[in-house]
Amino acid sequence: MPELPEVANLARQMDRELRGRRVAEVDVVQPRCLNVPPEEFGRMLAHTQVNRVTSRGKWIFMDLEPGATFLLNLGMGGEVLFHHKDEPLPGNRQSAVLFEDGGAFSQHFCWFGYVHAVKTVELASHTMTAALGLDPLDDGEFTLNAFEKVLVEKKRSAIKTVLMDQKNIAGIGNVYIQDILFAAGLHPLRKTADVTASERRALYAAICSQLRHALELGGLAYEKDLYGQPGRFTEFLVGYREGKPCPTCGALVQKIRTGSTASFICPTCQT
Amino acid sequence: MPELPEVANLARQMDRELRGRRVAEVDVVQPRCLNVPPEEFGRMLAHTQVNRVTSRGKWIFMDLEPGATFLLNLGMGGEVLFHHKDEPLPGNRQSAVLFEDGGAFSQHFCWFGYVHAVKTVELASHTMTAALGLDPLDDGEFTLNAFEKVLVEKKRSAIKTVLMDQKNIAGIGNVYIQDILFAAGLHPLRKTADVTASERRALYAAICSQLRHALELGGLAYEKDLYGQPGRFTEFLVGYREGKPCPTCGALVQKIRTGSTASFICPTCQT
DNA sequence: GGCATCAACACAGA
DNA sequence: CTCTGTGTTGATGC
Repeated sequence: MPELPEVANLARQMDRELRGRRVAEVDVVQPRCLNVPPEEFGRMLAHTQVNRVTSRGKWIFMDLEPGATFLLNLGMGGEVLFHHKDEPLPGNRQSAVLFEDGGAFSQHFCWFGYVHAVKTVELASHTMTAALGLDPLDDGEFTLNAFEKVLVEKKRSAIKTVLMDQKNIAGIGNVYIQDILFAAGLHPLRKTADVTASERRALYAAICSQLRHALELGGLAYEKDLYGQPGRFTEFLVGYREGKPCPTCGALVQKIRTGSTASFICPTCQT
Repeated sequence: MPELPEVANLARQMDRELRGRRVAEVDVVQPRCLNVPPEEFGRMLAHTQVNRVTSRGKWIFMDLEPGATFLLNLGMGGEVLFHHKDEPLPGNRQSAVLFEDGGAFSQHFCWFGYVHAVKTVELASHTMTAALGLDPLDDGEFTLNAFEKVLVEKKRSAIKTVLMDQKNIAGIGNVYIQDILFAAGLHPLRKTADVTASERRALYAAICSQLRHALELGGLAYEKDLYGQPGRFTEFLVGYREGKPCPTCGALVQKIRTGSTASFICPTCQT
């Protein structure tokens, strides 16, 4: 379940590793995760060259010359691995992209992911990525002002729902949301309209710092990067620490159901 | 708040009283309840002749030759009154239809109603009436079979919600629903999927008998018919009898909130 | 309390 | 615990 830090880290590694390489062919093992038939998918990508690799939220964008974009969403428990020339590809892959120089990368997910190809001129009509909300890593876009505007628009919903909706802010999933809400002192079911101005600022700061901190550490320790190496982010404040003491007050962390997702909260610090 | 019995009674009286009369002109006092501009409304109805007047659910249909249909929904607290030649029209009317022979009828509602005119060939595209569900007065249409089919389709909703949705069954409002549910022994919030076969039959019978009985009595005592006469239906079983004894077990009737509507129930007989 | 519209939520499916 | 589509509920306005 990679979220923004893992995905952004992968995209940066892919950008460094793959930029300039030419695609020889694509190897599609499971066509159902594509947006077009496998033949068309192959035609769109074959003999293109990697211009750059970026990310937005949980999506990776590989811009290819001339005029194609490769889009990747790792769904739950997905990974991308780089392979040097002559290294075997993992057998559990859904697909792989092979380069003319012999390098390759494969992608795999346990559950539901997307491997899409679109003409770059039609990127704006790719609904799954076109509707993505603010990018917390983009200082120019994710300002306190823009963030507060989202909160006003969605004031009727619970704050956790708002933050996890990719159309509002792109990249927060059920892992990082836990400590973000804790750091801001907010209960996940707090009505967004009832979040005070100082809480909004604390929340904004928590989103920025939590995600950036995890990105600096290369993401979660139980996720792998492009080279199969685990991240170094290990210490949650309350996330997935049911029954352990709150780092602030010592009360025991509770696991509760919030709508259809689970939340880990400190019952005294988060209201 | 006229529901099916009052509306059906009005339509029958209008059919007897107005059939064959020719419209001289329409008098629109409040244009906002029309579906077209007043001028067009007048043009569509002027010089037409009443063919027949019918009803479906809470809507009255006046079929006019050649090719127009006058549609009336009394909303909440509405009424239709007939006026003989030279009688004054009530000052609180939203509109009136004047006949060439000097007769007229006026309509009035306290809150939101609809006075629409459509070409009869376009009646099927009048969305508010085209989507109406089963007519409980139509034996050929409102069969036990058709009723149970609705309950299966809407099994996820509370039974009261299903019965009051005009798209399922046309004509039941928050007045008659009370005794219908009581007669079937059903709590308004019972999930439709959990209504047993014998309860479904009891409910079907309750709908038919309650509405027909009220219609035979000319509707509710606090509603007026085409001639300003009140109906003779006075005795609710539990409806609007908060704090009074249940006619079956003597327990006190409770008024509860069910979603956004109020319900009157016997706490022991309705489960 | 009538009806339409929209937003929010729940659930199933891929 | 990802993302979409469907259906149901709730708030609002006429």
